[in-house]
Amino acid sequence: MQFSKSTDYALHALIHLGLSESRNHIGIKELSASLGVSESYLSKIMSKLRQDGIVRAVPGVNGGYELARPADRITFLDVIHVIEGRQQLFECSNSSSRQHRLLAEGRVERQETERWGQGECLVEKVMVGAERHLHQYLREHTIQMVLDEANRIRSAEGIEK
Amino acid sequence: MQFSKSTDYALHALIHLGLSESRNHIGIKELSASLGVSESYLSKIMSKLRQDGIVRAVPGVNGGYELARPADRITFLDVIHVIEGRQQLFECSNSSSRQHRLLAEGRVERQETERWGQGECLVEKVMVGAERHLHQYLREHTIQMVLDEANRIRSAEGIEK
DNA sequence: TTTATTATCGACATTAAAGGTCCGCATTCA
DNA sequence: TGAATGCGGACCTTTAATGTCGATAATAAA
Ligand code: SF4
Ligand code: SF4
Repeated sequence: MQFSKSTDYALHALIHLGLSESRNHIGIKELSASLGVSESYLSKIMSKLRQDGIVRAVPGVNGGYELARPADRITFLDVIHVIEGRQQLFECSNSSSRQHRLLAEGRVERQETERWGQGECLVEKVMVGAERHLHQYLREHTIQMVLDEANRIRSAEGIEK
Repeated sequence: MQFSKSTDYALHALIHLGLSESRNHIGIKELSASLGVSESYLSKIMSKLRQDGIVRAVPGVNGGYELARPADRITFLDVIHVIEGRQQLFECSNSSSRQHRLLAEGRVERQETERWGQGECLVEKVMVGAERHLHQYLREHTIQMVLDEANRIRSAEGIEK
């Protein structure tokens, strides 16, 4: 139960783009050098981000990537959804077991088939709740927040010197 | 980013034990039949649960498993920690990258090495927060809650007939 | 004490997913 | 046009989850 490295890479790539807003396009070369990841692999991740409308890409000389929308409208949840997919935190794998019948059979016979059949069982109810909490938190945190923090540190550095 | 099947099995095994509190010991045979999982595999999971003090096991004739403490003191988080391990939701994999130096170098030079070096960076700060929320929720939900719900359904069934 | 029963543990096999590489193709723009 | 750049499919490697087998140890009942 851990986020993949790809998510790590994606977040850092977006942060890099965010910190380089002045220059218009950042090539995969610069990104991969900055993150320490191979160009081939990182480009796959960037492609996903592009397909989901998080970044824009332009090929050709002086091409590269840029954020497709302001950093304060790119949430951590957005990024995670793109990379990790939208699979549920918990997915029952034995809904045909003897035990399931014990726990769930009752309702099925009483017109609650729809709500129950859709995956609202005793265990999943807890897990879906957990997922909702997690997603809520991740939705409230954007790339911009990291950029602000980074800039704050940067300028503090500048003054000090 | 999903809980493993083992977690699923563990939760259901515990629920089965909880619903069978009257009888003292439940063998791996009954459990595996109820869940539809092989005895070999399930027994490994049960061993983990035993090592972490969630269940007790006694070998020999009429042996088997039982909950090591009341079901209302076994939280979902307990179970998940046993099965999934205690690895963080997010673990930075490129803390030696050029970008990291950009984002984090400043602080290291100002006696904040300890807090920072321990893994409190801009990105992780968000992720650790997310993890805390998730864990908080899972800590508040116990096996007993599922048992109660199941018993409520059961008795409603009984009255109906 | 003997014996049948049961959990335990290590070794191994299988499968699925993540991580990573390569190369030909399409697109842009100087 | 042609050099630079991103795109995407095929493929390989590594890692983790899942699953099986068999030998061993512990227990309680007879
Ligand atoms: S009760 Fe829920 S989690 Fe358990 S077997 Fe049924 S559907 Fe799956
Ligand atoms: S800023 Fe944090 S997440 Fe990013 S490279 Fe440094 S330690 Fe890792």
